[in-house]
Amino acid sequence: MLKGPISYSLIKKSGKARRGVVHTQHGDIQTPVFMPVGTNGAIKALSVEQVEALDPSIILANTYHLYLRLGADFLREAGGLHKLASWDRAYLTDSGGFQVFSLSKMRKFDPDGVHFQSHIDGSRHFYTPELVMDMQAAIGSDIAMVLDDCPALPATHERIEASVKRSIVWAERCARCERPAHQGVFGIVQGGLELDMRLRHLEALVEMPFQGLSIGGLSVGETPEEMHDMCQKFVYQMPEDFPRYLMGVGTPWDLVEGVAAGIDMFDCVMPTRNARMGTVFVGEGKRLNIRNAANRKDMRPLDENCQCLACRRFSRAYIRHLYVAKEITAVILMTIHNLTHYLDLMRKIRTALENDTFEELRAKFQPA
RNA sequence: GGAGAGGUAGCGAAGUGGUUAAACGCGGCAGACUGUAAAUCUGUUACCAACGGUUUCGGUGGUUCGAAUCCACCCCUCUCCA
Repeated sequence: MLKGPISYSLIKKSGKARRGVVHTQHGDIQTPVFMPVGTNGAIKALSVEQVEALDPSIILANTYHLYLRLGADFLREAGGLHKLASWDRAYLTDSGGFQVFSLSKMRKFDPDGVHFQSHIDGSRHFYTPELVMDMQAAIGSDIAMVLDDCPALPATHERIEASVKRSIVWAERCARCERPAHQGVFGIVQGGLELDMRLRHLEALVEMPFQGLSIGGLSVGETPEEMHDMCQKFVYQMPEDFPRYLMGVGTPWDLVEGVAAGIDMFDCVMPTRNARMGTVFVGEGKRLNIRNAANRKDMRPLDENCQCLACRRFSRAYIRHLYVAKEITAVILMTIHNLTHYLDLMRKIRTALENDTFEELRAKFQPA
């Protein structure tokens, strides 16, 4: 591990939970943090002004999607994604390792990388660690992710072991690649639900010059309890001086449990996707399907305690009407609400960590 | 008044003797969604004390072992001609 363009300051520990700051050239990130997902270089349904109003310190973009649609050459010509998308805060780019997993019907591993077919036009591509790092250099993200092999769970020990071995080799190659001066790289720990595999993977990664580490290969088929348990047993063993990122997670409950285990960073499509599918988050880890007939004449806001644009001005009845009528405005309002809900939750978590009230907050999220 | 077409579940629309409680679409009701192939997908939608039963395809009567489907009469709708 190596201090670099991305650094971490620990402010306070509370049990395994950590309150800290990740420093980037596009601003500081107060942690624990939730990072909204903007796969194609935009948070789905929102304009950049609307995203800025939500005030996230960092958002995601996806190397795989930008590679297929724009390519490294154009992104370099355009001056990087910050400029192209007019976003002046931090970006984290996922490497596309997860797409190799989620598009698994079209993939084939090779000692050197992975072959797969584009989900857009079926064209064939060969992903190598070097190509992925070059793409992320062209994007100019603040945090780049290594290429990893993410198996779906449940998986056999052999599959998990293969993924760990392959991911170690690929991580080494990613670490050797040149990258922009402002960019840091995070390694990714695989190992499924096998603690010894995770520790073995971690042992290899801490020898490499990364600025942070992430837990990959979770929320891919196991139960939430299994995931929380893995985090409890594993995360505290990660280096203290670097940010810890739990990839692709999760529900509000998952976030609280992740923080309790010592996670600093999260990302998930859940608030944005669920908004588009008609589900909003309310209260402590509850969901509300706006389509339900019960909302037909409900003049209350989505969440009485929320101060987002949707909750300040509109009723469930109105938003339900817009959603059922397939008005894009409903999706916009619900996306704003859900992201506000997630960002507020993280703010509450950070405050609770500062005030030593985190366990009380956490208790509200235990499943009934 | 004459000629033609048609009346099928909330709506639209298949089906022209048995495997049809009735395709399909919409609408309705509910569910799923975790490093975004997703403003998507799944289930359900006659009635009931419901793994069984009861009544359905404009109405009434008939043919048949058996009808939404064939026959007769009646009611209603639409188009064209007077």
